[in-house]
Amino acid sequence: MSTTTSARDRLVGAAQDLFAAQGVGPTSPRAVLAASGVGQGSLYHHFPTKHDLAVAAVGATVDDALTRALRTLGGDSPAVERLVAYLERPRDALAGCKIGRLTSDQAVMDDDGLHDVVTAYFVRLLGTLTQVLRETGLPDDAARDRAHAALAIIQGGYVLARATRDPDALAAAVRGFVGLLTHDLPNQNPPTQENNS
Amino acid sequence: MSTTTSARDRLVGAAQDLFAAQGVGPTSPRAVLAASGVGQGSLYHHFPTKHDLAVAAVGATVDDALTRALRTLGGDSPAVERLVAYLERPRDALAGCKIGRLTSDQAVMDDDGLHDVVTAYFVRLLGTLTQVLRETGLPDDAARDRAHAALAIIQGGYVLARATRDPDALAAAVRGFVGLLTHDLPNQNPPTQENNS
DNA sequence: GTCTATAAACGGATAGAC
DNA sequence: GTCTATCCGTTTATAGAC
Repeated sequence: MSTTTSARDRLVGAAQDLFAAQGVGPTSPRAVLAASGVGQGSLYHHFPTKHDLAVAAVGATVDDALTRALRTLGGDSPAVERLVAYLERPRDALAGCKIGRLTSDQAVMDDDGLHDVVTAYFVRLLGTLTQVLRETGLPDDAARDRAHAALAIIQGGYVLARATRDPDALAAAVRGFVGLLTHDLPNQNPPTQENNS
Repeated sequence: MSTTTSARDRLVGAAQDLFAAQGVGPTSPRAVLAASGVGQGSLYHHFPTKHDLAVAAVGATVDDALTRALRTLGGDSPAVERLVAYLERPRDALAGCKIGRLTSDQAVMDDDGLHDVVTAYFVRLLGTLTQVLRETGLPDDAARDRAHAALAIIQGGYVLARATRDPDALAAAVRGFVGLLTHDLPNQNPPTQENNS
């Protein structure tokens, strides 16, 4: 933890912000330069091509997101509670998922190295969700399908929110899904009182 | 219905194909020209700006998709059957939703006219799904939430399929959701008799 | 390691002949 | 209405001084 941030770190941070706001393809190295405040040559010293910068920035974003998700999905509370906590976590719906959005980013999908980083994020998350759902007593196949459904609710909720410009669209999708989920598994401690994020 | 296709129609068709394959932003007017086979001047005669071409092409794609969706969701069969038929319709998962993908397309989101076309598609679809779910006897709010969940499953399933490069990821999400849905409503055609759209 | 200056290609759009 | 030729800004990347 140095107080002075290296040119490299500032470049990665600026790239993360710009990628989140407008995607990888539409973000030019020049824009990253301007946002980071470093000089032209420094960028190409640390990251010879845009690909190299993108891998570093997307990788950092994936690490952050995965860390937070696994923390929510781990812990001692009942499996269904952890799943619902993950689903109901506060999210900036209108901004979209920083990582899910990259599946429509041609610059990412056309770059195997970048695509692999995105793939790893979702594979890991689906595996963890499947584990959590197996704890509820579901057979393997059903747990896997339901894990896909849960993650699709989040990703699709983001799409609906952005499409309709309605931040509540994601929350509505989650409510609809959690309603089915908890009605399907009515045995926990139903109307829970401790409902923080 | 002329056998010869007008330059305008060929331009719109080529734009629809390219937009579906790589998005609006990354598709240059020059690429549309090349794919359509018409000359430079013809494009700018019919569509003075890229915006004009995009509105025409995205509008045509939305019309097509809406027509097919409403046909599946209409009809005489029980509401739940129509909903499941919509969810399970064959889809090219790895290609992504031609319209949903546009919510990550900066060129679309930054263009109010284009964004409105995308918004209209989802608002219309959500409204229709809500109607169908109301036929199952659900109260208004619950029907609306469940409609959001259903559409999020499709849109999120596309995202998962593209992210993991697994065409079955969309199908898995649908299976997981339909499993919850049909278990929640084991009584197929109980309350309503007058179930038109 | 960091900077300024510049190159080569592509983007969107226009001019004007036919 | 359709065509060819061209303009100008931006993008990605390189060169070479400090």
